[in-house]
Amino acid sequence: MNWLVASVLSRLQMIKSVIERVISDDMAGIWKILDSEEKRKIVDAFTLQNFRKNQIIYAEKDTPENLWCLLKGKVKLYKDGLGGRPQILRLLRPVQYFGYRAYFADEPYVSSAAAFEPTTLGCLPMALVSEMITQNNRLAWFFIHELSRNLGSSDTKIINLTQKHIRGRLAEALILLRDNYGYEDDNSTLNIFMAREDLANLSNMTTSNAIRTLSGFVNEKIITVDGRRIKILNETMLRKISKFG
Amino acid sequence: MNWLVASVLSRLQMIKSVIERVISDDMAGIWKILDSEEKRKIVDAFTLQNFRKNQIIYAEKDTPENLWCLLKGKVKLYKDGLGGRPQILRLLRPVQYFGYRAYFADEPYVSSAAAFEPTTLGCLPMALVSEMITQNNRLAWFFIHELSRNLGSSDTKIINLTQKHIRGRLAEALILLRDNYGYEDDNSTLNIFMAREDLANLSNMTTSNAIRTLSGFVNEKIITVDGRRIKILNETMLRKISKFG
DNA sequence: GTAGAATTATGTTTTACAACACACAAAGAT
DNA sequence: ATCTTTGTGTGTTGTAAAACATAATTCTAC
Repeated sequence: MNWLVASVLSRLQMIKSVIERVISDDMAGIWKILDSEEKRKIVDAFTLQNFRKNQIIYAEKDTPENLWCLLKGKVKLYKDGLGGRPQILRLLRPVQYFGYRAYFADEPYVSSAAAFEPTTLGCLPMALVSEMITQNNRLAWFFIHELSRNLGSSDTKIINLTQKHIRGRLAEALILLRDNYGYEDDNSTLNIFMAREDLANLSNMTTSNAIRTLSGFVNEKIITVDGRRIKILNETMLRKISKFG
Repeated sequence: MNWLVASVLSRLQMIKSVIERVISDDMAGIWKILDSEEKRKIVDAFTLQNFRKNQIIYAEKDTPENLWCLLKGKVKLYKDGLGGRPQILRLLRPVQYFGYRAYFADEPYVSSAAAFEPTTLGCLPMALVSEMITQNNRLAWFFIHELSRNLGSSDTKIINLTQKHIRGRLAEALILLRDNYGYEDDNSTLNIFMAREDLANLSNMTTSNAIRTLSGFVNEKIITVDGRRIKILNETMLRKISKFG
């Protein structure tokens, strides 16, 4: 058996196991109400796709066609502003679904999605998802719930980004990373490594100011920094800064 | 028949006609799939409430319990920021529904709602709405659609408010008012009269700057202003300013 | 009708942040 | 190894918009 066959077989094995995990074990809990006929339909249509670091998954103005399911890696949703200043709107972790909003709104994407690191995605045609929603009320509720939570975050983010000062915005971003990805085993190192530029695009500031403000936090012993590795020493203080300013 | 009886009767008549119009004629089209038994349930639970100018309908951190339906008047959804600087998030016109997001997200309100002018609202317990959603797929789709559109607007607003300069933000606000409420019969006067302060809270700027920038537009013959009456002379230019700046 | 408050208007000062410029280190390519 | 590119760190300058101050005008209440 040559290496190609082996690789294909191992890949098929991987696909099979992943799909089984996603559809059957169903970590987000949205498929469990489907009967086995429906489940077969989904497993048939479900495809796996890998993305390289920084590869674009979809772009603003594209027509939405698929529901994406983040299985491994990290994904950012962002929107390009004037003069090419992108704003990161949302960061995703496994297992989260995305790409469906624009389809439901019946409009082109208003934001773009890109892989943050090597990433594996599941992909399901929205037409099929629509069909399933119409058949299964629990699925409808899943999306109502998700959309509602995202809308709340988005409204809150508006205040954070427009009214807080630089330190408050950066603190807010660090807290978001902490809440979204958590700590490593040492219970203090953020489980995501971002460029200063991404940190800036998350907090609505220039890269220089992200660097400067981060250094400020280091001087105040609120965090330590080792390259892109950020350790949070004083989470309470960080939340205080985020809250008041 | 004395005036009190007459007033009560006329009010009952008004209530009956409004409810009939809302539930049966169903301007937003969300109740039409209900059978008559279901419709009766809704008409029974549906109550009318009047609000004075500036009266608060619900406030941030309240527990959401009702679906509100704006029948007459105007309503603003806003969020108080630091130092009491409110940001207007959304403006509503008849017939639009609101107040449901937080209930669906299973969290307290993150924004407040207040009447902009004397306003009549319909009110329906969310528990009942939930029940109806579970029974009627079209109703589920209605909310999925609404939430999706609102989330898109909210994400877009983030860029507008954070990246555009003052003139661009104010122009954007005027365009929003135009698209939301339209013109009067003269085809140029905005069909909403806002205080400069509200205009400022819509565009993320201080009241002084709203006044100043508005004067600027007047000097440039883009608009005319007569108290709170705003006439748009050059909508094309306004859209251009909104887009690039 | 007058007092008082709220809203609108405009000028002046202050400041937070972007823009720019440059130095240096790390990572990839040749 | 050397060159190039990409990311990081820091000082300097410029400016958009907030903050503050103070009239003038328009609403509201009694």
